[in-house]
Amino acid sequence: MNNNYELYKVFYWAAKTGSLTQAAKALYLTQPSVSHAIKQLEESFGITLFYRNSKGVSLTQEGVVLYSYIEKSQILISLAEEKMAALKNLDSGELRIGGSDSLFKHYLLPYLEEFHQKYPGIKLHLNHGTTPEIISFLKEGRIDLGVVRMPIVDSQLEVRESIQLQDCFVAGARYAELKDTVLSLDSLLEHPVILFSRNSRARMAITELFQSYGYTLKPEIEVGSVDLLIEFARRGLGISYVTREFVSKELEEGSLFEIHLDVPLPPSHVGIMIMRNMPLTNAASKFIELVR
Amino acid sequence: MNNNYELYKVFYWAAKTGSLTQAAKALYLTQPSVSHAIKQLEESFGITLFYRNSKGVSLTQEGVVLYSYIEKSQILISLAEEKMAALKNLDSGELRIGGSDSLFKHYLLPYLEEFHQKYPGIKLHLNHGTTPEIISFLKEGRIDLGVVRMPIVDSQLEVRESIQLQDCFVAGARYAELKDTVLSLDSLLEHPVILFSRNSRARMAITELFQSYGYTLKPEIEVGSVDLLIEFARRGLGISYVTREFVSKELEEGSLFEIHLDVPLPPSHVGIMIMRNMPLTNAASKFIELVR
DNA sequence: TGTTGTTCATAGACGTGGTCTATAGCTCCT
DNA sequence: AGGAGCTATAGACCACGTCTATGAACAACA
Repeated sequence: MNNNYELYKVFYWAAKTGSLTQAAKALYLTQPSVSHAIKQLEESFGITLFYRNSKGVSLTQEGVVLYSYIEKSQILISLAEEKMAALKNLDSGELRIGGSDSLFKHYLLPYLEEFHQKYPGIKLHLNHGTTPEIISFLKEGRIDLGVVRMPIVDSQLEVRESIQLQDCFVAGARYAELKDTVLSLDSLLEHPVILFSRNSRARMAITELFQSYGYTLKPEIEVGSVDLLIEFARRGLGISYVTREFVSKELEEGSLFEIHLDVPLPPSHVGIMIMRNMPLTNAASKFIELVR
Repeated sequence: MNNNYELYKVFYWAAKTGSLTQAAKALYLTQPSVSHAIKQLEESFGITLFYRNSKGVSLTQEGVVLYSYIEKSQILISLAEEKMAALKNLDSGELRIGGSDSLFKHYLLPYLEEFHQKYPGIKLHLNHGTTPEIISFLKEGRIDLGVVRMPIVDSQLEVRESIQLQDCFVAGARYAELKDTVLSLDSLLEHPVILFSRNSRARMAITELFQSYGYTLKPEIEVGSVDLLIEFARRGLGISYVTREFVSKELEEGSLFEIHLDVPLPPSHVGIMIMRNMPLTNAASKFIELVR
């Protein structure tokens, strides 16, 4: 017994409709094809499955037994096909993104909103972590894509730059006297500096910059989140090094102002990172398309 | 989406083994065929189902979803195929027979025993009833075959004679004086006669016989079962009209003796009755073969 | 009792598509 | 560098699934 499973589909419809002719219509086949298929199935089992009469067909005892299994099987396949169609047109599924809190909040949020509105059936899973954590999530297959600061050098990954950000120093009213001046690096160091506590890419970049000019950047305060970085600067606890785009609201309303330096600060690039040579889910590729 | 269900079988094995090569072996195909099949499935859904790597394949997120349905479906089909094989070689199934109590007990019992011993997996359903009841059971499909007294005239039925029986009058010790005599019909009527109460074929036949000779056979006692017919005769309540083969034990041990008449009594034929032009279950045809 | 309209079964022809072989490309391991 | 896995691709072939045409059986109905 090594049947073509296609025969079960024919059997299912013949049993369900009680008519080979009807089954043929349902399957877009001709009646002789169905007749032939049923005969094949019967011969393969050595068991008669249907009584044939002039009004159609009806299941024999054994046919009923077979049907009890095949019906469930066919229904599962139908459900599977419906599910796949739903996944295909993004009525269903999930999208798992890795990134830092601040990037989610200040960069991805509008895209996530738009995506969720457009495809409400897709469940969003946001995993935050540091860049190395995100990379390992990706390699373990726990997320579909990661959003991190560039550069990333990893031959297993494919990274596309998505937006360029500019980090800068900002301060609040307490340092108003610095507002319209241009500071040198060493004069900046006369004031307390607030940096992100974790070894972020941005912190490494600015530390290196100071070093390349022969200075050492030692923060007065280290904080664990971008929000605190902003809040501390507003309250006048020091000068924070933040991403300009993430404080645009505060800059506009004047609760923070940017401190201009006499040297250019390095730009920072955000990249969308996926596994190289691994197929993306439809949801993931749609999301990336949206962000670009 | 109008897939060949055969593709799901390939998908199932590829997912299960995590290798197209292994799946190919399991399905007695070549690896390129499996590769091609999976590709077809993926294209039909517009969804990538597997990650390919140098050690084999693994399911994508969507592939896992599909597998959760298809696995169950395939297992059901396997169970169905096993079940059909069991039905085929009579390891499983049921045999539904209609007939009278007395035929079951005195005629079919040894065959039923033998059949049950040979095929212990087949459930036996014995439905007793009168001949018309048995016929309607058969037409309703509630039994596979009926065992009844002939003749049966019904174009929908096919009846095969299986054994010839002889009805006769028997009496117990009380009527010992009749033992070695030959009675005429009218002298028999001088004694109380015990008949089967229901309008059985045997009763009709003997009544007609008396009528054809100008006598009227009126039973002194009517009883509802063949066992009672025998028991009443043994206790000397009268002369019972029974099937000789059903009282062979009593005749041998001498608790009953046959009354010889000067006219021949009509023989009675037992037939096995099935629906004409309806396929039999394997169990039913095996049983009929056994009885013949 | 023939007629008509169903049903399923059978025969034979056709052509698609599933399967094969051969080969390439890739990764990992020795 | 070579070998041993794995999957992908290309191209050829032929089996088999599907078709059309027809037959046979049966039911309903005039």
